[in-house]
Amino acid sequence: MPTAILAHAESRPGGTSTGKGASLQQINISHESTDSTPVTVREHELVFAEGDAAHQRYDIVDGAVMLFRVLPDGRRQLVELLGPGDMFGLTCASEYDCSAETLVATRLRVSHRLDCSQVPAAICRMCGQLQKKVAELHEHSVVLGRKSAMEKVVSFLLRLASMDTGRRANGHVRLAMTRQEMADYLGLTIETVSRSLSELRRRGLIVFEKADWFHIPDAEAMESLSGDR
Amino acid sequence: MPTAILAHAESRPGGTSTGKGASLQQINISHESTDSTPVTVREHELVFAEGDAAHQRYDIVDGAVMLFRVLPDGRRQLVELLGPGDMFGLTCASEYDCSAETLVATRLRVSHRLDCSQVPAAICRMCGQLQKKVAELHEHSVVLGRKSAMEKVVSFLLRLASMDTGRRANGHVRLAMTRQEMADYLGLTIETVSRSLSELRRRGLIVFEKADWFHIPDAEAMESLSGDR
DNA sequence: CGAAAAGTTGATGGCTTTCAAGTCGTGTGG
DNA sequence: CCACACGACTTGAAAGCCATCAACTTTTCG
Repeated sequence: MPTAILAHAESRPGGTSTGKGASLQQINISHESTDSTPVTVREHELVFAEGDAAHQRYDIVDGAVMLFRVLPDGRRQLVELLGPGDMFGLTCASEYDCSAETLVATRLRVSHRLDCSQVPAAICRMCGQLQKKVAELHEHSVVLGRKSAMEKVVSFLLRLASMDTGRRANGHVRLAMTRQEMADYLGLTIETVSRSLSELRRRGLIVFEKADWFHIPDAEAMESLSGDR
Repeated sequence: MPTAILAHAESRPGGTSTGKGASLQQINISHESTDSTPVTVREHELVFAEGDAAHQRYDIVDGAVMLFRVLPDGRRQLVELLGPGDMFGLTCASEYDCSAETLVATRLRVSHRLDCSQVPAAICRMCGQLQKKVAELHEHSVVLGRKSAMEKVVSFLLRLASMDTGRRANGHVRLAMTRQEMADYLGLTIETVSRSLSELRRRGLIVFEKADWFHIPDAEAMESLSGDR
């Protein structure tokens, strides 16, 4: 596993993102760690990168931070804007799902992840649910903000398919939504959704049986249309 | 305070939303309440509406639920799609920030909101942060999915202004982001952001001093351009 | 002062929406 | 059983909004 910075530098070469002076900051912060004296981070420095091991949580004392994700072709979507009193890096996953960069000089309090072992299970479960929601909403922000109509529809169908995977052994997926609902989820019109589905059907990338059941013969091909590869 | 159903029926007359057979379900659920026997809700029924008092949390046993928000002119944005094992209605606010409707027949376990009084403060604070994030991401989904470029920019400036309110007595707000960052937040290009700002400046709706400080002379007028009125 | 970055403005094109007919599918009633 | 009606979906044509491409201006900073 490369360090945060290297991982970032390698994986997003063409990114619209930060670019410039790299981001040595993170390592420093990592080892300074868990007391309550704030760390100061200069303007436009990376705090952590998407994919980094999620060892810390951060508390903004003052300043401002943006969280963002970048698609492989460089399209970037900011998913959160944070200020004093806000926390970030709260994830139940082992890696951060997005990158964090300061907008202005910022003081951060760094702490270890909480472990839920002595917390009532109900609370713990709720936190997990909330963290999952946040991650999914980040993902959805990228879809809404930065993907084309076809990419949106493809991403949606792949998500449905992966949700159903495990439940249904064969790859047949129930599309239990009207076109209007799909459109309202993806920020499109009903006609655009319909046209996208028709084209996918024409190209053999999805196959419908019984109107609201479909399957994906070639997941590779679909993924190449999702904007995520 | 009207009941959930009435509130919904009144407040969103032109909505693209559910429309049809109304949503008596909610009241029933409300009073059946907090045991562990699941309640069954038929397809396309409203569980609760945006603005309803947030007394319950819901656990999906099986089925599927969508959470959505509707702008005053009827534009709708689905903000979450949920399935078995997912929870919803988790908010720290007193009212739900979006409506919940079943996609298919669904069994729900209903429970009261947890109170945080006997939970460690650190955990409680984290839950609060996560709930706030979820609410903000819902709001941002509406912006990304359903608003025009001008509405996006106006909504963003109003949000900045309201964040800074309290900190700065005069209405002067720091715009500590580049055009590229604003564009990447709003799902636009740098040129479109620039054009929108120029038009707002031309129309006297925002006034810049010192390049990254501005103020809003007429908040009413701005709000009427945000899509939220 | 000069160069580079950030921002603005104009012209053009394309993707998605809008408007308008269609077709399909399902449930009802003759 | 079939005709009909209604809603959901599909398809086409045209318009509009925003992205793209291309200068140009302003600001920043060495």
